[in-house]
Amino acid sequence: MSSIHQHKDDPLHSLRHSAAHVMAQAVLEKFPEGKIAIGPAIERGFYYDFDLPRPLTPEDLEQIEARMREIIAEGHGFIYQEIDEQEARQLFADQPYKIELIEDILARGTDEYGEPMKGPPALSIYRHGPFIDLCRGPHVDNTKEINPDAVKLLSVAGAYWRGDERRPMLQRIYGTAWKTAKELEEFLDWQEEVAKRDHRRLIKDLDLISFHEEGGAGLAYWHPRAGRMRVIIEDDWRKRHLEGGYEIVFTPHIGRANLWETSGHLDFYKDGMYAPMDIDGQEYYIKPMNCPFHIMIYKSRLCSYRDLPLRWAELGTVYRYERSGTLHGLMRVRGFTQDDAHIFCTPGQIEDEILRTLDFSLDLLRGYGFEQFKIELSVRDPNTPEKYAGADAMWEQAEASLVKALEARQIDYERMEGEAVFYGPKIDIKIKDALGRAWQCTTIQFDFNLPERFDMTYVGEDGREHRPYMVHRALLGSLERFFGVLVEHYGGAFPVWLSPVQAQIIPIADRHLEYADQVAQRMRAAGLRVEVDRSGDRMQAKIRNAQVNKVPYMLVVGDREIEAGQVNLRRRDGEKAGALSVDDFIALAQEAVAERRLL
RNA sequence: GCCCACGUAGCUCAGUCGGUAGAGCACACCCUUGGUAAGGGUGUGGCCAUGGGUUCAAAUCCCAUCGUGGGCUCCA
Repeated sequence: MSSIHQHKDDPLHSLRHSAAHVMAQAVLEKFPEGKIAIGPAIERGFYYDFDLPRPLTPEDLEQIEARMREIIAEGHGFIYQEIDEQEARQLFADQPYKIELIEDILARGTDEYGEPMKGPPALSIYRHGPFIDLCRGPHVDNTKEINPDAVKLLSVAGAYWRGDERRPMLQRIYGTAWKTAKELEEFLDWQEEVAKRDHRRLIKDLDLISFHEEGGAGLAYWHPRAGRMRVIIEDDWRKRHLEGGYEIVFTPHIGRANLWETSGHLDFYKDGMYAPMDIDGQEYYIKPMNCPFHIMIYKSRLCSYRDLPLRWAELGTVYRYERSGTLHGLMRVRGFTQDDAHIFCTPGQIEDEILRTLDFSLDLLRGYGFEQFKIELSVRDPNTPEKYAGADAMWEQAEASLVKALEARQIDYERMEGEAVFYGPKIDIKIKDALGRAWQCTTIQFDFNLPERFDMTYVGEDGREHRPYMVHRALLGSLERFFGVLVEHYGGAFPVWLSPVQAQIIPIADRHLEYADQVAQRMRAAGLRVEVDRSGDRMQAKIRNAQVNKVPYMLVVGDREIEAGQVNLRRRDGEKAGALSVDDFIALAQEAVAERRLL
């Protein structure tokens, strides 16, 4: 996970951090008995956590924001001062959270956000006007440098002290600050655009996917239109996997407890699994992962090195318990289908397989119009090698193969020290959408744990048994989440090849219906997804409806078109291409599909 | 799970101090037969999330549950 804390050298950082201090001052004036916790600058703003006698209301925020503008106008300088422990304890005697931070800084050399500090522990404060905060800075020189027209408080949320659910729940005020009012305006516009593209809104408006209170939280229902899209995505996925040297497998949704005992899931992942069901006196669990099943297939016969590599893929539907507060539309659900695969290979094949998987994944994702990626290489924490399964040599080889693949393709990546899971290093690929937001999709991870636990072997050239390498990978991640990302990326206006309805035929009057049906039939025979608007609406309303549904092509047919055997094309982007023959339209649409164009 | 907020017709929402409900869209029917983003009329539709409680009286107040949202946390 990338740090939400903004880089300290960003010029906006000190501005926002200073705004957080000003906000804290305003809050403490309103609630003199309030306790302050921490208040950093974040990616697009800042926040500060408080322990207050009562919940904050939107009106409180308005008042606090107004007071902030006054404080800014008062023009206080930010004054830095290093202090010793005794002074610190005295200054913050009635601020227990600050005292805890002071103790941590001195004891562990971590800063106020729990991150290790460079150099010897040192305590410093920043003071502006009457407000003093334990703080390393940096800050602007004077509150006047904060533009009062470019600051806005956004929301209040609960947040545990130090992110620990056993600690007190604090109130966090989020705000944003920019250099100019124009930048603030742009940020607010951006937020509005984000809201407009919210997949939770669009899957409802476009009749794609629903959730049901009666059916249970976090469980998605795919409607026919989304079903069409999913079939296209799955067919494309299968085709590419078969071309890419994968075999497709299918495995059960439930498995006996001993399977999950062997895999270690019941030891390490039980909280994520649903309660077992009793079948003939045996406990069965619904699967949270597909791996043990693929391993069962592997173990169903003796495997020779000549058989390797094996690449087995499955659109495997899994169910995981996610805490209620974490559910979020399609992005975080309790039941989802992974485009999962496991690669079993010899140590000598690892490099090839990793490179191949990386290429395969990027190619697949590019097919959906994603061009920008954020790639993370997660490796072990070198300080705690005992926390990891698998021999050092394997970790080193695995990591080398991942690095080599990334470098072979000259891909920029971020090395995440200590972010590897205990069973192996991994590469994660996040795709960047049209609004620049990164979404986790692909994960390619080594697994040094399961081959051991299941005692997987293959017979080598030497006639002896060897342990295969196992790589677990999901490229789209979960179909549910990927679908949600697609909806947000395109704002519901999908490229033609994905659009549930590619062309809407709009008869001007009822007497044109027969021709509309004929035309639709020809188009369907050519493989296009076409609907005829048979409502009693006027043409204008029919166009509007198609437009609102983001149908790529609208084909108006009336007397003139019937006469000429044509359709009159209007595109979703408002371009009126005019009349053309049915065959010409079919060719045009087929080309857009083949090239995966937007229109 | 936790803090805060919210849940009224299929959808988006209104509903004052407690006196058992409204609009627009959608849908149905009728009129309109049209030329590139909403033609007109009539009508159907609500156990006010669910279950308790307070009250003469609850959409409205209280409690619990379910669901949703903003976050925290988690996501081997």
